[in-house]
Amino acid sequence: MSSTSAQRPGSSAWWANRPPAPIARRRGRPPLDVDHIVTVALRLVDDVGVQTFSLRMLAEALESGTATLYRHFASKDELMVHVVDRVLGEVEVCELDGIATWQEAITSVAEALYATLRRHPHVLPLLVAQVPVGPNGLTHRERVLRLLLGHGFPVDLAARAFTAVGHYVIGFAVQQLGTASAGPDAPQLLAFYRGLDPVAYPATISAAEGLTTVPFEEEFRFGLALLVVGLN
Amino acid sequence: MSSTSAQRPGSSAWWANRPPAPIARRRGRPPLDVDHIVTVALRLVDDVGVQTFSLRMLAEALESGTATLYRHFASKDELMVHVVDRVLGEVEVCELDGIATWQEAITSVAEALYATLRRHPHVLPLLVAQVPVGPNGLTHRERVLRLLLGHGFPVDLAARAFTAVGHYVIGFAVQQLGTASAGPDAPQLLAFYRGLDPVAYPATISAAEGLTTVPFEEEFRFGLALLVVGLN
DNA sequence: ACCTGAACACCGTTCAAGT
DNA sequence: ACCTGAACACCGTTCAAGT
Repeated sequence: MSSTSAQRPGSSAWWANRPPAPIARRRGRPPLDVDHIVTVALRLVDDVGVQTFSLRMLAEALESGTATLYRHFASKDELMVHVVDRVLGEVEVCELDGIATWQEAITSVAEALYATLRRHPHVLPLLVAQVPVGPNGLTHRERVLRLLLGHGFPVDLAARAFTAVGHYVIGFAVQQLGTASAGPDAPQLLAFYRGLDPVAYPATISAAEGLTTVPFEEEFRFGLALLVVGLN
Repeated sequence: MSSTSAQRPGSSAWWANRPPAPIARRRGRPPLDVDHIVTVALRLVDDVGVQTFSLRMLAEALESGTATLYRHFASKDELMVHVVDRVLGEVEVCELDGIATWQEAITSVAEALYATLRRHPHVLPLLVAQVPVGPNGLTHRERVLRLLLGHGFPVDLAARAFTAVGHYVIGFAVQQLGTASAGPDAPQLLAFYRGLDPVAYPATISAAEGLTTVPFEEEFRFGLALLVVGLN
């Protein structure tokens, strides 16, 4: 019915429907399929992080070789697009129609997305560099836009609101949670701020605690509430 | 006076003041120093992107070898921290005291930061994964916090507001601009949305234009205004 | 016809050997 | 004492050779 070719735009990096699943003939071992590869890849990324994850590591976990992976994915980037969409598929979608106001509904969706991202902090660096156009990303986008349009938002305003809130959630999450493994932790950063030259950095020192020790969820909700209130 | 050791916290990845500049003896060639290395590194990252940039490429541009770079930086990550801080040093700081309201002042600072990030889209992926604690990052933070405290914000609220706005600017920029080189461009994405199944994705299709063709600056300002209005 | 070992052209990092 | 060529242990990707 709908133009299928438009769903597979030029670059295979967006969302490529690969050709028919290859005949698996791996003696004794479970057959490789895209779902299983993505499952294991996500688990590895969650465990060791994007930096350490490699196709060799993935191939070993699958008892296969790196060349075999290229029969299912055109590149590592394309595999990562699938991993991101798998994570987006974990967002718990509650029934939006049953929620009184659109403010509550959009807040609920944003917090559900945030909660999922918190469970996969190592995936966040992958999410910021792409517009998620996998099936789950599309579904999420459609649901939120439908909600806003259904409450009388003009299309332009709905699109802008979706972009603002969506970028806020993902951008905030990657900056707040993406540093979890790499950079300094909160106590170290607090000590760093407190040890600064009090003549040059009095404001930073006085605000040091608020900059470092606010619970993640509360810090996130503060800015989200500002956005939602502003949309009124 | 102030505790210098606290300004060089444990991990050298934050902001390491390297030992005295090494004696340069590179026959005929200009001496290597940190400033020059960072200048050339930034130019290369701007030109070819983070993915393509490599220490070998940098060493060649400096007419040196990769091993020599390690006499100035402990790792590639540490070099990148300097590159990020160099970019933050380009933010044009206007006189905040002369601005009527704190709303105008914080909007002005956020837009100055955004304008700088637009000139260095390839640096953005480096910025999201670290809390910027280089000299320029510290100065920026101090200026904004001082502004808010000076207008009577309680320290906790000032810290939360700084985090919300700062994360919004950087998070938005990386998602809006960081895909410039990699992913699909706006016309491609528009065509993709329009080609979706109209039964499954009616809201996305109707909002397709607003999701893809809003000018960057306007899209950014929309969400920023929501945040600032909400802070009232 | 399908799979994959082995190679290719890289990478960040290190250190023994040079000057 | 300072510098760096060359190596080390990787990486993503490819393809000719296997089954």
